[in-house]
Amino acid sequence: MLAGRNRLPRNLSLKSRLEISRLLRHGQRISGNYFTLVWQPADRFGYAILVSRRHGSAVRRNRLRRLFREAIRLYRNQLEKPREMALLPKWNDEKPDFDLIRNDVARVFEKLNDEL
RNA sequence: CGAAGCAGGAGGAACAGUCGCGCUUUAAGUGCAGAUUUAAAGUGAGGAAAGUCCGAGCUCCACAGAAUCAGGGCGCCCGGUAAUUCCGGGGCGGAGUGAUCCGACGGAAAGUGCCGCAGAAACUAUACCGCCCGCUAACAGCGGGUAAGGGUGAAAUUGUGGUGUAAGAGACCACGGCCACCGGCAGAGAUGUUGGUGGUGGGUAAACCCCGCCCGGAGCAAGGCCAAAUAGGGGAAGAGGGGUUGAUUCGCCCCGUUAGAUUCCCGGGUGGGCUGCACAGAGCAAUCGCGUAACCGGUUGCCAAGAUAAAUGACUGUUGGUUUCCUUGCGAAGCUUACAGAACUCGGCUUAUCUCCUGCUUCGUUUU
RNA sequence: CGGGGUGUGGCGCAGUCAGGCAGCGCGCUUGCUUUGGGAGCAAGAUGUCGGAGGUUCAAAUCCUCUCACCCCGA
Repeated sequence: MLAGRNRLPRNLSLKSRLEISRLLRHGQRISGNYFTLVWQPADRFGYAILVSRRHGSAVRRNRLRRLFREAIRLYRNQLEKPREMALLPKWNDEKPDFDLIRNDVARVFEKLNDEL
């Protein structure tokens, strides 16, 4: 891995309520084992991870968000075209495991490349 | 050796490396600029960051404006502290064989209320069984006396002994208990102890209340500045309205009276940035001194997260820790853990919780 | 982050201030009535009062801690 290849700065995350609600309304969906991906074509890569109080305590929510963000960081370069995407982790009581999440994200990204 | 009590302490795996994120500083690039990109260095969650239960700082409400009422809090003593309902020490009461622990710990003799059921009777009156006396037609009934015993109840009229009597009773006596007042001694005080006089009236104040002391309200989404947007939008009411404390009064302040304050209804816009705010402080660490201690004082060193759809993450190796398995050994496999994530900042309290360590004390058993 | 509120049968609520057998409406079950259903009538079942401690003789009620849910804010 060359330095600088797998960066994921903060300003790539989607922050506006307007952007996110538009993405959720019009985007297409792909399901993984641990999350649902909503995506649409865009000029520039952008991501959002949506966790709510349904996902557990503050520690658990932080942990989920960080693990998903790390997975996106590692596999972002496999995408062939820029996409805007939102990840909706599924609710369960299990302890989040990074390997499972990482593999899941990799598989879903491959599916995303097959579309169009 | 076993059981138990108390007082603390350590860690939140360590080291090395790779990738990544936030912030600060510096340098370089781009740009008129706001900014933005890259690199380097520094730095980056807790003992509870939590609950938001207390106490403060800070900000606004005119400078906590004044009075009365309402409301709230606290309640043995002394000390500590910026302050507290917190902390330390002591007193008293209770639990425990004990070390030790627990206590919203002023007043029920100022007044009011309540005390269901049961019971004769629940606080000022009374008697179911019983006991005693009298009368009668006598294993019973009626009248009277009594409250020692039984019974009811969470609670029953101050305890023990005696005198007394038909039987009994603070009816009386002695010694106690408790309360009030006046002293003596010890103590800084709570209090302890002791003497006198008078009294003897159940419980409940986390029921109202009384006594003493204290408390102005709201909160960093406080508050200040800038930018952007609509629009000096439409309709109705309208001469007073609003703020200042929960209420009233006084005082004060602000806006307004046809160029329309304010209220209601309808419709619409922005929901961005900077500051507050990342802190030289009731600061942290080490050490010395005073004090039983909380704490206080001196010296030296340090400057220690600052996000905002919200940074603090992932992986590899070694070591350590730990669990399981068996072929018991420099074995293998797994795990790296509980509770839990800063959001203006402190001091406490409370609640949740993993692993390990140290010291002191008590009780029991055995041996000497 | 800050402020405030609510938890009581299956559902919606009263009772909490002022402590003393835990109630009301709808629903549910059974029976009667009807050719059958509905309506009606009669009878009945249903509660850790969100949880844990404390005060009290006695707690849904008073006090403390705790859990869940809801509302408000520039």
